Amino acid sequence: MNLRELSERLNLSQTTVSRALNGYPEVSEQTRRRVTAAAKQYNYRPNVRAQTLATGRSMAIGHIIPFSKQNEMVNIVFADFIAGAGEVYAQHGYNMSLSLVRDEDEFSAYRGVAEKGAVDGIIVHSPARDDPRIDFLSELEIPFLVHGRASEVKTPYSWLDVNNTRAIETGTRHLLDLGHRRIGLINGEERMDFAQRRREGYLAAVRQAGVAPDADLMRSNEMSEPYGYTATHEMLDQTDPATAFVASSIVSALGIRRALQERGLVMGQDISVLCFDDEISYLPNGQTVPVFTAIRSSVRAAGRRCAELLIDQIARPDQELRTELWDAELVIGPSTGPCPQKDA
Amino acid sequence: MNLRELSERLNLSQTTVSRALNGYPEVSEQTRRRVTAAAKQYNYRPNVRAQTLATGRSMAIGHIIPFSKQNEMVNIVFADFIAGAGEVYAQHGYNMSLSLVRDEDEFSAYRGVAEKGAVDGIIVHSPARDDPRIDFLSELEIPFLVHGRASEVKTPYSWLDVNNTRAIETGTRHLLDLGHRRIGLINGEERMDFAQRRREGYLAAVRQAGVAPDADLMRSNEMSEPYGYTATHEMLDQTDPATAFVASSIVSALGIRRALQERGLVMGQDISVLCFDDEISYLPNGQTVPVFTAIRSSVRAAGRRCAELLIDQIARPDQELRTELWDAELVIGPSTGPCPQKDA
DNA sequence: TCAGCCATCCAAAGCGCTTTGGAGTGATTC
DNA sequence: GAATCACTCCAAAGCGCTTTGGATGGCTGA
Repeated sequence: MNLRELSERLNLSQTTVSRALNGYPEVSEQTRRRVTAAAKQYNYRPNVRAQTLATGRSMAIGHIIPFSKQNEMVNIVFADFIAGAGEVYAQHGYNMSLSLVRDEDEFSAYRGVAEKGAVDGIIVHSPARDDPRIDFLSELEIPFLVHGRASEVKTPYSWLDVNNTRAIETGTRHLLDLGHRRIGLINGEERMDFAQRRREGYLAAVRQAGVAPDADLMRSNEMSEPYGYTATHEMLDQTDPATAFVASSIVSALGIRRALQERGLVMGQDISVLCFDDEISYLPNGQTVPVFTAIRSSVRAAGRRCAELLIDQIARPDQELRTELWDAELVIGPSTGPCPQKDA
Repeated sequence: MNLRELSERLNLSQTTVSRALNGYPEVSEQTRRRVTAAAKQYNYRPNVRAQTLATGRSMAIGHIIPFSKQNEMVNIVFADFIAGAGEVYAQHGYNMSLSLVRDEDEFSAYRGVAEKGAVDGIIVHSPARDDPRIDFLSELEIPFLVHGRASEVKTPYSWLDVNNTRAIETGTRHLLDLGHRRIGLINGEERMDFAQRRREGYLAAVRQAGVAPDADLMRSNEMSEPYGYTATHEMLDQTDPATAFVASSIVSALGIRRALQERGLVMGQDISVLCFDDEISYLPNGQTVPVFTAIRSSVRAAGRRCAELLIDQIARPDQELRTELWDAELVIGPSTGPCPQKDA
């Protein structure tokens, strides 16, 4: 059943039927009722493809995810972001279009998806410090919003980010205040902007406390559980071992915990652990009481907000670009405590 | 730049240009080269919306995810499935269209998405035992494939599933062989088919060993970390406590580990833990050596295969329905060991 | 030389919807 | 009684592509 058939059965024009169904005022209440009733009866659904062609809007938001063997972007954190964004899309009648593309194809994918109307807007994930995608999308003149920032990109663009520098600075200072001087940083991949910023926050806090940064105490990698595990062992095997850790993700913090357990060390007593907590739904940081001392900011909420901002940008393209900087919150849990005295 | 403009510049008809670009034989090599060169020069991209309307194919696969407060489907395991499926979609030029819909809207969402051509096929996630979506989609006559099965649905349909019953039966038997008699089951939500089957596998093994099932040793819930944690404490606080656990997910197994650690119990000595391992990329079960004894089957590989099967089904709709049953593999790790003697 | 035949190319008809620019009808106003 | 107006409705023109059913012209073979 398509519009033509429906209008024929109703002895009305396609115009009127279309208007009746789309809530235009140029149609009497009576006919509107007749039309909606018939649409329901014959189970009429407008063809989405035709609709998008006619309106010029596709009612879809694109997420383009690069994938390769080394670098996995469809991860736990991403899933929660997607869930948040998806909720908002649903409320506004949008769909989410995910395309995984090989690294080398990413640009042509943006072209393909963006330039000719498969989507109305794009969300850019995990920007690098000097991410070329941003300039590229700007030139395509499609609405887009970056989750995170790219510090070295000069073109203005819309973004939503957590104040990563301040977050990790606060967390690190908390450990310094507890007397720790050998603090291991188990960071994400530092080609990502957020990881760079976190590193800066760590360094700022450490330096401010008069501690010389030690390259042996800083790791950068994909934030998996085994990574946290291995890094912990390594940093505890050093001649001047770490007494505390700052982890960029709760996932690697789980690895830290495993390593400590293996060594018979008690978290919060022998070794302190602090992590960034994205409030992942399946891996909450405890229920009522936190398990890890953490700096937390919900990535799901970020997903929701990004979706809102982008949808607004699509609706009102003449407005200014949207930017939002969120502060993360420090939550004290039992995983951190005073630095044990060396000669005790 | 659209097709008309491009053809005008070339002094060719739209037909010829279209055919040249789409590789049809009715066009000379010379003009084809001219056309492709011009397309590149003017940066021409066909409008996807128009293309899909004209061809009737949307080159997209739909994933409809119900969401509600209680029941979270965009989870870690799902993310890995998506990643696998997405890879295959990319190879075949398909896109993935995710829609999160409120539980109560799910059917109308299927209608909306499926009936009028927004997608060429659908993947159904986490089917319940008697899942109404399957009959519903069958009537819509759109290609679809179920990841998992719905035991009580009689209509034939395509699916790919892991042999959950056998997997958990094998795992439970392994624990029984080690002398365990009080085995706690930390299962997923049993309205899901896979969880039901796993329960059956557990019960079969236990009964076969002459052990009476105990309702106090069986839990069913969303497979989060705190759930595993809480369930473990509860089952260890019973008068006749568990000596071993079977967990439906590595995520809840992490919660078990945390609870055991808190109690000063050593995994694999005092208490044995076995879990189902979906081989989630960020939460691998160890690196070279497994951490948990596990029954494992890659959900990412399942995603890839589901995508392949569905794409094939779309391409050759006259073929039989596709079904595939995978066996999971038992991997022995240090988390299981002989049941400690009661009176030792 | 001419019919027949490829090899190329084209005009035009969709695909199913939205939207522009009226047209018709009674009711209202002066 | 003519002019105006509000209210309904409609025909037809897109949106940008694919695809059907020719048209054209050069070339072959008898």
